[in-house]
Amino acid sequence: MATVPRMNEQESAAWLSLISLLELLPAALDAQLQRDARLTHFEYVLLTMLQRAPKHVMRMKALAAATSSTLPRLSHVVSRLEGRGLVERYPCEEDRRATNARLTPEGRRTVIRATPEHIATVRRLVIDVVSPEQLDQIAAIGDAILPGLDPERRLTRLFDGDVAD
Amino acid sequence: MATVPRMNEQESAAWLSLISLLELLPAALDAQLQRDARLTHFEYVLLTMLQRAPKHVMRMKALAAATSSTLPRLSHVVSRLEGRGLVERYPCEEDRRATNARLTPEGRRTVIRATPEHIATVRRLVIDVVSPEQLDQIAAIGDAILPGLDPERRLTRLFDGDVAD
DNA sequence: TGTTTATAGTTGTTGCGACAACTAATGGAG
DNA sequence: CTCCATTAGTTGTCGCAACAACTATAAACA
Repeated sequence: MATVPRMNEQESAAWLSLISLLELLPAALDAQLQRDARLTHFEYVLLTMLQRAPKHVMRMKALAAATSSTLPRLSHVVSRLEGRGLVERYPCEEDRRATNARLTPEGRRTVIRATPEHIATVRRLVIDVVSPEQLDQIAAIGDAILPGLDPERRLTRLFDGDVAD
Repeated sequence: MATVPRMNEQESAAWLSLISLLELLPAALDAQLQRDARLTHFEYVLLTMLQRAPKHVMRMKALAAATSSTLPRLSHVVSRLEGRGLVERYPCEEDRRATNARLTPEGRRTVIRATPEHIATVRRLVIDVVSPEQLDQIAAIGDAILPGLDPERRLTRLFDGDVAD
């Protein structure tokens, strides 16, 4: 490996900001959702994806892609949500290897009830404290970094309509 | 609670970028450090803080602040690192409630050996894929968001010289 | 000085995520 | 048609983080 130059002031400042955000923001989001809806942030995103999908159904595979997670992780999380009656699983007709995950009415109520307070938190912690220009900058920075983190391009096709059933 | 307006396109795009980064970047950093040095990102940051401190010693309290963590978490992590011979603990003389954590020579070797590959990864994943202007933007965005996440201002005084012993 | 309150740290329990191993069904290649 | 590789998903184990409960020392106060 060739020698890697140390970071300069500008780079260090940016990197420190970024890892601090990485450490603190997820904790803040999880804390609010846990308190108000007994959900992790990941569970909230998962339920939201199902809520937006046609008929509130997605294949596990598509749901894993949409939430940028692995199938093992998703399977465990869905098992827990199923135990709480928020999601139900049933085998997919067209491909009998596949499983569909569907939001139950109770699950819909949960996500609908949790959303306002969550959005308020996101606004309070992030959106309201940065300028509109900075919002665009965040999106652009994400567009620059994410492709390199996401070799299989899972997140990037979130809304390209790969739905199940 | 007053009604919270839904997010517009601009806000959603920024928010999606941000939570995607929050999900994927830590995993990528942990994976590299785990593979090359059997360290979590948190452990690497911790060792680096000790490495930079005078005499490679800090009080647990100061180390918790510097790594933006809680004392319980830190205590567990230091216990593990101590078991691997990378850190040692000893009671603080001036305040017998306190404990000092000191980097061992082996710990110093570990962090020194891990750093080049880690910096290379940070460059490859983040620094090299954004523009210099975007680096400044990241720092500015962090400055805007972090104070609201960090009520006790732990991170912000990382280098204000609150060292131990 | 004796009592209370605050500070510093450790430990135990619980829950989630990562990884590996496994089952089951599909799609090709011969 | 059969065999094999691939795909979809589940399950078990292990490691780490969060939270609560606890100990011990120091500081505040009366």
